Amino acid sequence: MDSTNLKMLAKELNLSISTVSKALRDSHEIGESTKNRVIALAKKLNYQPNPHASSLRKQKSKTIAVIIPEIANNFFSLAINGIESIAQERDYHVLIYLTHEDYNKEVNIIKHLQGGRVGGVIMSLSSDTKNFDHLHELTAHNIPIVFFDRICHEIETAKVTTDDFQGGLAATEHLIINHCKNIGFASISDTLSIDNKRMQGYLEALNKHNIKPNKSSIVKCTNSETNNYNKIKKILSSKNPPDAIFASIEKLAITIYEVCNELKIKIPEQLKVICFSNLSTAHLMKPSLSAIKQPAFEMGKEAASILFKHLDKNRTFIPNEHIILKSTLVARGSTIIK
Amino acid sequence: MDSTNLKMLAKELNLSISTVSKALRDSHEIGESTKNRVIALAKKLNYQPNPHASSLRKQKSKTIAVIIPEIANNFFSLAINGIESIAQERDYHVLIYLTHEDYNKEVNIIKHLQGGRVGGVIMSLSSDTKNFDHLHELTAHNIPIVFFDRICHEIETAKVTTDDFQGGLAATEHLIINHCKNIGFASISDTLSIDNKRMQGYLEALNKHNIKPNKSSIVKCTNSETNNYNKIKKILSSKNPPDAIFASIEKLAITIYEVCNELKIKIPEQLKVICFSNLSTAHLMKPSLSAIKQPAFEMGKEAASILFKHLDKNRTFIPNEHIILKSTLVARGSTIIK
DNA sequence: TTTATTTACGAAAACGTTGTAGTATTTTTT
DNA sequence: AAAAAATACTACAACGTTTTCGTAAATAAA
Repeated sequence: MDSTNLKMLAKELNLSISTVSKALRDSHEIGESTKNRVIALAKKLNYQPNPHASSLRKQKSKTIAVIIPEIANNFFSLAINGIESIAQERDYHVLIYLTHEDYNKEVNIIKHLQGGRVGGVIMSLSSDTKNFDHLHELTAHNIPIVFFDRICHEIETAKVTTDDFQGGLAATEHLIINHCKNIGFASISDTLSIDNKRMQGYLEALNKHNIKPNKSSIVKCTNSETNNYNKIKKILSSKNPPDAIFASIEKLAITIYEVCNELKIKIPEQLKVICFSNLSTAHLMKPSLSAIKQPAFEMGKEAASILFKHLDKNRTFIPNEHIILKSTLVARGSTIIK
Repeated sequence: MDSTNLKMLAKELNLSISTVSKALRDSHEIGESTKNRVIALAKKLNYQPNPHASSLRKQKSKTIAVIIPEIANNFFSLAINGIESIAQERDYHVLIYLTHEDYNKEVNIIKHLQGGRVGGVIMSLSSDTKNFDHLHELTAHNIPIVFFDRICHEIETAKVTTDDFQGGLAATEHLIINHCKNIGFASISDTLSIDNKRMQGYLEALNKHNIKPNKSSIVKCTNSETNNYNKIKKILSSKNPPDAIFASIEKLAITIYEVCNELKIKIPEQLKVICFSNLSTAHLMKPSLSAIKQPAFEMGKEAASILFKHLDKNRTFIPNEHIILKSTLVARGSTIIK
């Protein structure tokens, strides 16, 4: 069974294709009675317009791409949830692409999208993206990008983040208040602005409380889990280990927990841990994980709303705008000795 | 800047559109030197074929839809990961739709897809889907569906699951071996076959060990978290509470943990807990969570491979086939008293 | 040499939709 | 009553591909 199209409806109703098309789109050019006839038959035959024909003709597609580093991660899956909720409301479709933190994959995906498959893109940068030519090229093709969380400052467009500096500052001050003297920072990337901002917050907190930052307490992590594990293990088994670590992302906190399990380091007694996280089981961990919780769902919704607003108005250029949502510090067992 | 198309390439090269098209698709009808000229210019001008035009003309779209109940859930996000990995390899695009366990949303999504936006669908049923007309209709429109995990037996097609019966049996036997006498089961749906299979495994284990099943130890949960919380709280605070619960899905185990925290019930001493789960932090919970771990990533890969294989061959009908992957029991602190 | 066959291209018709530019009617205005 | 305007439709050309069919020229077979 081939799906019904305008031609079939038109023939059945003894009308022209254009009349049927217009009737279905509720054009004022078509009389009430005809409209009703058309709509009735369309419903009866379960007519669904061919999206490819429509996209081709209108030169836009009610489809967006979401490009993220990974999906098995609560922050990103919640963000997608937010994006999808708005998309479903506004009748947009959502394509998913994963970069797995790989710059080359990111470039490839973006290149593919230049053909016009989507009207716009919502993305979070891969951690090893240092060059932004591919993004410039995409916007030059009139495909707007809205960034969330891992944003790119180089591109003039809308960006949605949380107050990462404040978050880093709050997390670190929380550790200071809880009597930590040698606070470490675990980063994931040199280039990612969220990571930088969080570190700046961390440094500012130390500075504010007259603590001299200790270069050797900053762990530069990568995408390699085993690598990270070893780096963290090394620093935690050094002569002068930190008494707290603020991790830029959840995954690193998990690794810290694992290393502590191996080294029999007690959290929070010997080491306090806090990180940016949206883990739904944070409160059930041993010990429960103190975290800066980002409004991931809302960030997704916000990014999607901005993009759809522009797409609906056929604006392919989105002016600079930085939406900063508030994250909240949830203090739990990993930083507080009961 | 409008993106380059065949017409522009043709004009620039003094060739016809068809020649350019054929050259780019490496047709034998075109001479080597012309091919090279075309390919060179295409690369130079960063030509990307318009996917809508191509899909319209070819009547197929190298795009699939993935329909799942939710995404903020390790099982599903890992499955998507698997699907996406194969899709990226084979140059397919992946649309995501979330039903949020809502039958009406599921129907709506499926109806939308009848227009031919996608070549095929990979899906996991919503927990309250009892009627399958919408799915029959979609396949009648020549859009194949491959099911994974929450499959629909009514539709003749390929299905990918784990050995849910075996899993339920193994989980329950594990509890029996660990001296549980009154084992409860927490289900999510009457209709979902995975839930039924898991419960059958549970009942079979009881039967095998001559334990009389206790109707009141079976908690029928729903999509309402507070509802589930109250039901579980009620059963755990009854006169004769179960000494173990096997939860059909991860989310219910989380709720059980939370109820136990409130009621000060000690896991595993007073209550042992095991569930189907892919939680990445299961080993870091308090207590660490015993689980039947499904190969979610592989399930996604498998489902995608089957679908793409058929789409590539223009086969819109997929014969019945049931791929059953093995899940593994990981015994941890929630069922074992150290 | 004549006739087949191959090679290398081009013209044109789809795919299903949308939007512009008509054209008969009917209705309103003057 | 004539002119203007509104109503309700249709024809047709796009949108950018792909593919079938056609056709010259070059090569091979007879």
